[in-house]
Amino acid sequence: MRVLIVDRCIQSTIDISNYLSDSNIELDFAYHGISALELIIKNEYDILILDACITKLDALSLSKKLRQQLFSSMPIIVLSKQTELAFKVQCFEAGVDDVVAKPCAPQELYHRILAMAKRGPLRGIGQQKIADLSVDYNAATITRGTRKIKLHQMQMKIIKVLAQHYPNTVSREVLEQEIWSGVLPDSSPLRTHIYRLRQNIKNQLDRDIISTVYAKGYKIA
DNA sequence: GCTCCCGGAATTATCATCGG
DNA sequence: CCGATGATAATTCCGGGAGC
Repeated sequence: MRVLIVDRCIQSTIDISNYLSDSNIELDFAYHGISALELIIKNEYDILILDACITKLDALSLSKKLRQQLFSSMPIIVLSKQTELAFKVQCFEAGVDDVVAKPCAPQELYHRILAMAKRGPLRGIGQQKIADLSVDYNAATITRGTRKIKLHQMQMKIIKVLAQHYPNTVSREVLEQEIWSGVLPDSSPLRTHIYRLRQNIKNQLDRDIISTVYAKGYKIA
């Protein structure tokens, strides 16, 4: 198991490293948010541990970036001296899985890492799990069970926007804005692309994953 | 020249609303 | 409640452009 610890306090990282030296956990360290992000993109980690006070890219921004832009499902634990509810809520809204009060005993951290690791297999960057579907943005594929569908560029854009808003409904206007980046085509080819996407998915998965919410938009069912 | 992908447009189907 | 009507969505076909 590979864990990335991001903390600007070198002594903290030394303490954790010493405690975990006998475990089968491979540790990497970063001392600010930007270098953490670079490591995450370059390597694959099973768990990310973030100190709330990291610099350059703060813990909440880094978490949001991982969830919303890189579609990473990697478990994130935040260590923080702030333990009030409002801060915790902010963390969870940013995509953090667990908030641990500092100072935190290395033993407690070790067991939290083990607990997180039990949740499931590693999921890399560019992949998102939605219901029983797995969306791979790098390979432009959707996988359900053993069935994998290759999507066209436009179909992938539609899925991406719907996935970003899952489980909410996305209006046609938002879809068009995000797909064509504000430069909308003269007519509305969105209908055509939605239809083709549905046909593509139906043919491969034997079911439709896009549902229409009349006069509201579309969502992933 | 052929194929694939995309946008445009027409037609058909479905849904929501309103009045009797 | 039910039918008429308008709004919205689904389906289908066609043509253009890019890539091979």
